[in-house]
Amino acid sequence: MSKTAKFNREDVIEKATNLYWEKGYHGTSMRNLQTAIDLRPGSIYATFGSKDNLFKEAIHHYAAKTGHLLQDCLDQSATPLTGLKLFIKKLIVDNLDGKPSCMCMIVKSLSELTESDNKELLDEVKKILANVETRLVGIITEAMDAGELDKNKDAIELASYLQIQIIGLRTYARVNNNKEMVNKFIDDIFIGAPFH
Amino acid sequence: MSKTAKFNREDVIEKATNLYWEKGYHGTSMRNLQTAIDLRPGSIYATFGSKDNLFKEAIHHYAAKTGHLLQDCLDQSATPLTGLKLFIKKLIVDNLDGKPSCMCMIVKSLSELTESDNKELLDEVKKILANVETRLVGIITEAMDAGELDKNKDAIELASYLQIQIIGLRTYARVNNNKEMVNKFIDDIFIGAPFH
DNA sequence: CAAATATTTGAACGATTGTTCAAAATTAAC
DNA sequence: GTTAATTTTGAACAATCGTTCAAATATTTG
Repeated sequence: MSKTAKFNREDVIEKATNLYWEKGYHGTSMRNLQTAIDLRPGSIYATFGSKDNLFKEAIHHYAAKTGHLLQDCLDQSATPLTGLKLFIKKLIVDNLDGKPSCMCMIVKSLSELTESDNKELLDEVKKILANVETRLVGIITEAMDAGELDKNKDAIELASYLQIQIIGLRTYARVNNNKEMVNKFIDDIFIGAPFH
Repeated sequence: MSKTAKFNREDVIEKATNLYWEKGYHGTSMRNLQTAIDLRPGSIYATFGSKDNLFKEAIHHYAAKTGHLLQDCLDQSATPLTGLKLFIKKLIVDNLDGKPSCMCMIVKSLSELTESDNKELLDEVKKILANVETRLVGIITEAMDAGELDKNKDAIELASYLQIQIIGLRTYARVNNNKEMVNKFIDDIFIGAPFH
């Protein structure tokens, strides 16, 4: 009765995500995207509607992928905290080379989007970061219940602390791309002031 | 014999810096700058040459200003480490509201510029960050010589650690703008793992 | 005031931006 | 193989991009 789309939606989003991740929202033009995902404007706009909406799908794809990595690390670890540490090492060390950026795509977006010019996308980014925090609080609470962590600690404060460390490390790695150094600082995170 | 320029060069750079700081390099158009600094394109190009060069002057202006804040904090403090801590508090807490961004302009630039599209500006940004690290190493070494810090510590590692904390905190503050929390984390920095 | 030397102005340039849409091509069902 | 439905194509749109430059304006000096 009709024609079916030739391209794979997931593949397209993955490629778009990688380009946005590398160049950022403003640094990526629709023509950059067209060549990267090998689709003509008509197909892109019929499928995704606008540059903004494609970006929105991209950051959610990125967030979901990172969420799955976290879950995998937790599943294959004996305790919540060891799973968390494994996640951070995989997240940072494995992203030092070969990826669109060693920096977090959500943080890059938080950095370049403004309240005045990109309110909708910025709110989306903040929502994602809030979800990350909620997820971290959950894991930390599990660690407390499992006796892995002092129950008198403030779970929200520890989650904030973890986010600050991950953001700082991944950003600093862009200028000092050193596996050894990164690994050392990750080990230090769980010995640091808020944790002990 | 001739006409002298009506505008003040420093004022113009200050205004351009604030706009670039808020919107980023790609997010700021020359027309945005024209209205912000109230100059016509001819005057801007006669004075600064290009958008890229104006941005270069802006990040150097920002870096110099921040460097002066650091020096002021050191001058009015009894020891290197207390001066450093005062600097970090002023840098972060005083920038939470009313400024173009609570984030570091150099970090924002590091985040949005790419090797492929903005190599020259990116190199300039990296140079500035290298200078910051050198400055921090110097202060840390002074603290060691003054007996304020264990001489067996690695000054470079501590400088990296400080940069990671400052970057992480200022970035996280964009999503959780909380003076109390920020102050608490700054106090923790100097009790943290690498320092003790 | 006149002459010389700047600066200031803003219209305009070609290139690129995000986006649209009619025509061409393709597929599935009968 | 024809029909009906959908996708793919790419030329083209108005808007905006960074930038140029000749004309108008202003200031300083003699």
